[in-house]
Amino acid sequence: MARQVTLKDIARETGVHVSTVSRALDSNARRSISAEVVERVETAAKNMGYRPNRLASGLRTRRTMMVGIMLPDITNSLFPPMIRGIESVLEPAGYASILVNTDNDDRREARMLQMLLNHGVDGIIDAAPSRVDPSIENREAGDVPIVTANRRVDAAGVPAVISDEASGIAAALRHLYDAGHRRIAHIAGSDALSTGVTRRRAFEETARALNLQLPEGAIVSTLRYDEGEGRRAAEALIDGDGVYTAFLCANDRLALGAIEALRDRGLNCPADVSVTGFNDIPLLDHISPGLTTVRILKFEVGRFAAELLLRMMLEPDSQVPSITTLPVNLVIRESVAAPRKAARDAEKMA
Amino acid sequence: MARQVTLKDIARETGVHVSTVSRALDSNARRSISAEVVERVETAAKNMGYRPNRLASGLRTRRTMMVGIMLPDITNSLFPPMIRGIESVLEPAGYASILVNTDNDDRREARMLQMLLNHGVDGIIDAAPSRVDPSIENREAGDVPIVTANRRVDAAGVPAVISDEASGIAAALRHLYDAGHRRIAHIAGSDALSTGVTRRRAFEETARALNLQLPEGAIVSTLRYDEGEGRRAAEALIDGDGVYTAFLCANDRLALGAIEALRDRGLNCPADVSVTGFNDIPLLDHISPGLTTVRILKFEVGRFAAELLLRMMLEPDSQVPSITTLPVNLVIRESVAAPRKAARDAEKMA
DNA sequence: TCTATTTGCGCAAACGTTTGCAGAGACGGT
DNA sequence: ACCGTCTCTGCAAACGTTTGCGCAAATAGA
Repeated sequence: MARQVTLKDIARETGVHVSTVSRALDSNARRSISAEVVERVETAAKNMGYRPNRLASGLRTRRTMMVGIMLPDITNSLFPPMIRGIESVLEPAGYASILVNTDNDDRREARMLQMLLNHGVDGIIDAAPSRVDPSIENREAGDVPIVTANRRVDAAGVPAVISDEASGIAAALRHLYDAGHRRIAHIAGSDALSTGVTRRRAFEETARALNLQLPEGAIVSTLRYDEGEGRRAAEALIDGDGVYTAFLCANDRLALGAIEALRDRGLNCPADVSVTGFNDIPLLDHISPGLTTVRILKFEVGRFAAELLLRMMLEPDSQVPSITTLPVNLVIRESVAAPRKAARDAEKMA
Repeated sequence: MARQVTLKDIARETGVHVSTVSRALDSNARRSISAEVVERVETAAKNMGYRPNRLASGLRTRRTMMVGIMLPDITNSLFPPMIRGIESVLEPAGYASILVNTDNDDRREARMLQMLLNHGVDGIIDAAPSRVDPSIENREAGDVPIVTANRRVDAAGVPAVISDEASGIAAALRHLYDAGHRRIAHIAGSDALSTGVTRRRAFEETARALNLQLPEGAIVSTLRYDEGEGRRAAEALIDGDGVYTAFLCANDRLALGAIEALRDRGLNCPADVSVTGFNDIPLLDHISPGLTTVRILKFEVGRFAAELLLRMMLEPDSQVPSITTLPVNLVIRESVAAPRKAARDAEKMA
């Protein structure tokens, strides 16, 4: 249809100067304008269908009311609820979100970061950082605030909101222990990711506390949090020397892959080997067997990250917590059972 | 860190005019600049860490290299793969995506549309339109191209890329028929959505072609595509007068809800009643029973929609297909079985 | 009534680009 | 040697806002 209607058009229409129109439409500056003019300008704006041009105002004010959200992979159903949490605070505050996938590729992440900055985002929520992430740490973003969500970078200085992964893993491991398992393997996430190492460490420490022995090969690392890697790791475990009665997986998708592998090998979960996951992504209650997992507060992770970012954007000098940790809880379904007697006997022999 | 470095800075550094710098950095205009200057400018730009300010360029050129994506709900796992498809074409072309959820609320959709326009998006992919959608139809977007994905609006003039829902429903229904079912109910989507009515119509027509009788109440409408509504509809069906041996659902989430309802009522799927879905969202192969459903090409829907939009943005006067329909295929899992003998006998009585 | 203050508005610059136009010099053709 | 053409670069305006400053009129204070 017609060209954009601008402040100038309204100015012409109402017979006042464009700067006056601008002020009349700005709830802050409005107080220095007579009520009568404000009224006239507002109705004119409405009638003419005025829509502010955020490009222009952004150019002038250096604020675009846009934030960037970086995800490893939006297809991972862990993230959509987080996004909802983010938007639940950012949208009421007037911000739009531009979304990018990094595919866990550092180079890509760097490129995407550049792109977000080019577009002038006011802040960034990064749910896809590697533990050491030069583009984030080096403050390439200039003074654009960044917070990480769900993961964190090793270096200090980038606020993060994450989950209490250590106690989640501990709870899962204890649950397996309590069910009678003594030979438990860990399918770990990538060492390049904070979630990968903190979960692995938590596994090791809890195992030690429980006096579990961790034979060589009881922990197998994966490169990505996906079903294929989970399957691969599980196969390695099944075919390896050790005999395990349970797989504690660093993530639900790994667990799903592990269960597939078991099935393919003619093994039953949980009868032959118990499996646990992490995150509690949607639909896990419908699958068979229902996956016992650690539920994280996905929505809240997003919400808190956004609130943090909002504060950083609005009051650049305010202090914010460097790490905020959200609670988790174990949700017990059907993928954990007592180990088979044979296995238990083997335990006793050892 | 330091302030943005601008063309002006590079100009000062290299001793040429800012307009020359601009041209030297623009692969089109570059040919009118001497190689030597281009070289100098480029290295200076690199060294100084120049990043183009898209706000400023967008203001001047009226192109922001951003597109808007409107979804009903990103939490619905149907959409992330579509988004991937969209980005697979838009990102290489240099576009960033700003994403909004409409929650299937028309007012919200209108607001979000405004917001996208305020931000100056070059085009919009709307995966959340209602059948009659004033904000879309009225071309409020001015000359910003819009295409709908997965759904369409009734009115002509808005290009859509959708799936061949009619044959998908037909295939599902025939599959049930071939398994021996004769008393089949349909849990339908919202009448306000193109997917809701075209699937319901396809159900009715195929049923007629198969000489199935559709008693009063055999089709129950839902308001939203979610598990809760599916459960509600299934309960109505179970508690109603008719006795059905199969539920053909307009969508996977409805089907999931229906299966829950059956389970709650002590009924088994598929032994007591068979169920089919639509879309084939992820993880459906892991659930129990594996849901027989109609697979749509989610990624491709996104990809084609983006390609269409790209064409419209690049060549505003080019003709584009008003509807492009992608093929579907039935994926058979475990949620359909032959009806119980008792039911079959009841059939014969009738 | 005269000065001091406040109120309401206009002026113009600025944000960082892009681009039509024009001018200067180089160069080739006659 | 002259003219025309081409190549390269600079100039300045424009995109639509916001905002510091200043001016005039209105108001208050004495």
